Amino acid sequence: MAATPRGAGPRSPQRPAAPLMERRADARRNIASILDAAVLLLSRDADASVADIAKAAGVGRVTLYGHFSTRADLVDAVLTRTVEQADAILDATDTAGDPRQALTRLVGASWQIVHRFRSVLQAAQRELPAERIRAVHDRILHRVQTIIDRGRQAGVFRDDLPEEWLVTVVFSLMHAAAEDSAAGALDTDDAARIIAATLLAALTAPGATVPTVNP
Amino acid sequence: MAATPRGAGPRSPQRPAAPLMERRADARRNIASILDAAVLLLSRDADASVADIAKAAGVGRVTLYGHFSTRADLVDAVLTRTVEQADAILDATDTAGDPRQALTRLVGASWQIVHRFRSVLQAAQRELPAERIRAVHDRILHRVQTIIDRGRQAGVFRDDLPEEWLVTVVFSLMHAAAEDSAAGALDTDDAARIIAATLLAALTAPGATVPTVNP
DNA sequence: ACTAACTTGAACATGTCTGTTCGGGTTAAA
DNA sequence: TTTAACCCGAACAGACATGTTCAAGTTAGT
Repeated sequence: MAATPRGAGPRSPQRPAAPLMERRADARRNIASILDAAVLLLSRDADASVADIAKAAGVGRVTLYGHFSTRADLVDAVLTRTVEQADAILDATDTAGDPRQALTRLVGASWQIVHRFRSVLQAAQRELPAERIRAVHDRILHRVQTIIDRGRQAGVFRDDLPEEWLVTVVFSLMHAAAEDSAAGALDTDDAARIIAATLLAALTAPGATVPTVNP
Repeated sequence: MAATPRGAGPRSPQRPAAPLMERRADARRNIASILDAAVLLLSRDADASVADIAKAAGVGRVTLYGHFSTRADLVDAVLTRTVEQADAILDATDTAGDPRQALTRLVGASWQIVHRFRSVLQAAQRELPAERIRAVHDRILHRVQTIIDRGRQAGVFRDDLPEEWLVTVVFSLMHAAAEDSAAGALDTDDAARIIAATLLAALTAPGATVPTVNP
């Protein structure tokens, strides 16, 4: 796919003073093609080979290695771009107001992404150090954490379990739902509601009454 | 590990002058060694090679292939044995009485196993068809399902979400906890309590009051 | 002693991946 | 036109994994 014509492309940002505009445009297009193809193939098979990815990108394997000097580099770039996209979407999500509703909205916005890129994350988990994955997810983790925090202070979320664990629960259920959905065991369109309903109950303090979900 | 001293001896240690029973006893012992070693290595690295497993078992690679004609065969055997062990433990767990307490007991009994064999399951998931894994887990899945069912009929568990999903939630949280625990983000000894507390809340019907956990 | 069951290391056949090198293109700027 | 930045396919190097074959043990039962 993609398949820019033959030949040339330009390059690096370090062409400052003397020369003029870079002919980098081609390279940029190729990089984009490669990342697109990588997402596509890794989504279907976390073990897709670099050769297959290059072919799918309509690019020579050598060219690919020119941009990503190792397979891990490539996977890292794919993960980073994906997470950034997700983060951008989440930026547009209102997380103010009632923490329970904020969480529900956040789940709604995240679900499509998690569902779609499930397998990419799997590939990353196999190939990249856990610490790196954590780092890439940092902003997103923090977002969830903030909501939970607010909910606890407002007394609507439970305070009797480690906050880290509650964050884990949120991510864990999202990914479990994605797996189930991919396996056909869960209705994709209904998943966000189901996840939110489960999470709200799970995060409610013992002794309190579980809120009903408003679809 | 294990490993009879290398020297020349193909056989195992001493064996009592047996009746006319076959000397398959050796083979059986080797199989056990192989499975033990496989569990050990796969627990540390889901990609451990057959050669490494044979070496760790103190057995020739050829011998291993004599018993498990393919890597998938071996992984399957490991998974099956592990699940059977887990099932045996669960058999000894009382699942009668209040479904909430039954679930709590079941989590308590399962936790150690899940925690310990986390990585083995990961290896299986990579190597075996999902359908096979499902089949192997059938009895265990059914056990959880039964408790949830009882809880719903008794009106203590929620009835507004698919039962399949609730089962997923149970397994998902157990495995998420195992990951966190392995990563040092969750106190292993406290995990069972935390999981149970989370699950009880998650399974409680909207409008009802979340039960407190009794440790 | 003979045999059958069981093991073994070595070596081979195959396959697949990653990463590199090489010689030869294409394009756009200078 | 020359040249720099970029691209290509082909082919190689090295690694490592899975299975198989082989010729040569070892041992317990008969």
